[in-house]
Formats: sequence, structure tokens, C-alpha cells
Amino acid sequence: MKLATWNVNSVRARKERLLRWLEKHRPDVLCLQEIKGSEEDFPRAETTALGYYTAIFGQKGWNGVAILSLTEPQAVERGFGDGTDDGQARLVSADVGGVRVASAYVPNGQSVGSDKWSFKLAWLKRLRAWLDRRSPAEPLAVCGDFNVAPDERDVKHPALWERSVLFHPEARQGLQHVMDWGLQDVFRRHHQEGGLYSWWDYRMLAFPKNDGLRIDLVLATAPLAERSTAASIDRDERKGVQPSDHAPVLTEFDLGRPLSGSGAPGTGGSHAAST
DNA sequence: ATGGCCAATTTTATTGGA
Repeated sequence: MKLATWNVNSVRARKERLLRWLEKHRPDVLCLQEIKGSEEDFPRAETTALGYYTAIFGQKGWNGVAILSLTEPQAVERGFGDGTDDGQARLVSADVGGVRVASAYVPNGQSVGSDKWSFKLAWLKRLRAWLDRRSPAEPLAVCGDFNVAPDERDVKHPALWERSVLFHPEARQGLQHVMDWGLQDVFRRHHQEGGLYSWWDYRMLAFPKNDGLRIDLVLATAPLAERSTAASIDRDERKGVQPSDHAPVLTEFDLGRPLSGSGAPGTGGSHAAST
């Protein structure tokens, strides 16, 4: 299964790029963030024509997340589903191909100490609470723009960014708390070096200088992460005319391989007659 | 090479992003 995530920074502005990217990579699942529009603004006819189902949680003007998939998403949930709806479309989840997939757009936080900063830290706690209602023994992936770089390798200038909302110790702690539930950074299972980023500021020649951060992540529970076979960042998608400021992140999983320690009958193909 | 912000609405300024 190919599972990807991409903050498109407006699906209307990125429509042609999105469609070309889907044609080229054909992921089984693509999580989108910052579609910046309501469900009616989404180019559903075009993505449907490419064979994709859509689970959209839109919002006029801001935020907005979606899951595109080649098989029909089941049990779609918009938001945290815990009665704390705040009018911000930042989380959508669904069962796709036996995996619970979430597309998350963590608040930016604007500036340390601001109301938005408090909202960001609180949102990460709500995400942890949402996870607490599930089990890390299940195949689950939270994909998206976390607006937090996990560690020093993920930031070009860590000392400079430490005071910013994207790499502040408190934000990193918030992300760690989410991961401590039982999520692994799939990209880091396949790449250990620094300098590999997923976001570059539009300003100050950040991209040509590779002055970026890795804030777009695919986090997976152990049963899923252990089946990952590859991960990459499509840096080329940041180039050219009218790019998003984020690059897509691609991961791949071999779901056919039996899971060690799994006692679930009828799954994994261990009893299948086919060779 | 990849290039000195971008995209939305509240629209000819302002807001938020990251």
C-alpha cells in the first residue's frame, strides 16, 4: 500500500498539480491538508475521474483536510468526535484497506505565548486523547502537517528555530506525547540523515538554500510501521510554477506480509490456498 | 539547478501561514 501525505496550501490553487501528481504516483491513499475551502470547492469530479474516493472535512477559507483513496473509505469521522468541535477542520479519519488513516493539520501556533500557541499545544493533547480511545495494537496511521519538527536533524538551523513555534521544546514535547501513545515516524525507519525536509518558506530563497524543516510526517502504530518498506519526500514537487510550500511525503507498506505476533485468524493470508 | 512570498477573504487591504 502506498500511503502519502501532502499539505497542498489550497486545493484550488494546486488543482492541476494535484491531479498530475495523482496520475504519476497513484498512491492508494493520499492525505491532504490545508485544502483551504469547503467541500464544494474540492475538485471531486476530477479526482473521481482518476479513480479516487474522497473523504473531505472542509472549511471556508482556512484549514480543511481530506483523504483520497482507491478503495472506498469506511467509518469516516470528521474532527475529534468528542464534542469539542471548534469549527476548525483539522482532522478527518477513515478505515481504508484495513488501516485506520487520519489526515491531520496541527495548528501552526503563530508565535510562542500567543492564544494560537496555546491552542496548538491543546490541540496536540486532544489528538493524544483521540488516540487514547483507540489501540496501538491496531494498524493505524496519523499523516499530516504536524507543524513540529521532531528533532535537530529535521531543521536546517536548530538553534534559530528553537524559539519558533515549529521547533520550540514545548511543541516538540507535545508531539512526543502524541508519539508516546505508540506511533513511529515511518520516514525515520528508512532514513537517518539530516537535511531532508518537507517544508520550505516561500520567502528568502529558502528552497534553493534548502533552508527547510521536516514537519510533514507519517506516524504509524507498530503493526503497520513494521511493514513499511520505503519512505521518501517528493522534493521535486516543490519546484516549478506555483508549488505548495510543502512537498508530499510518500510511504509504502507490505500489508501482505504476515505480522509477527499477530494471532488474528483469516488475515495475513496464512491460510490462503493461493501460493 | 529549484530563485528575493502566497492564498484566502475580510478583496485593491488584511489576515494567517510556517
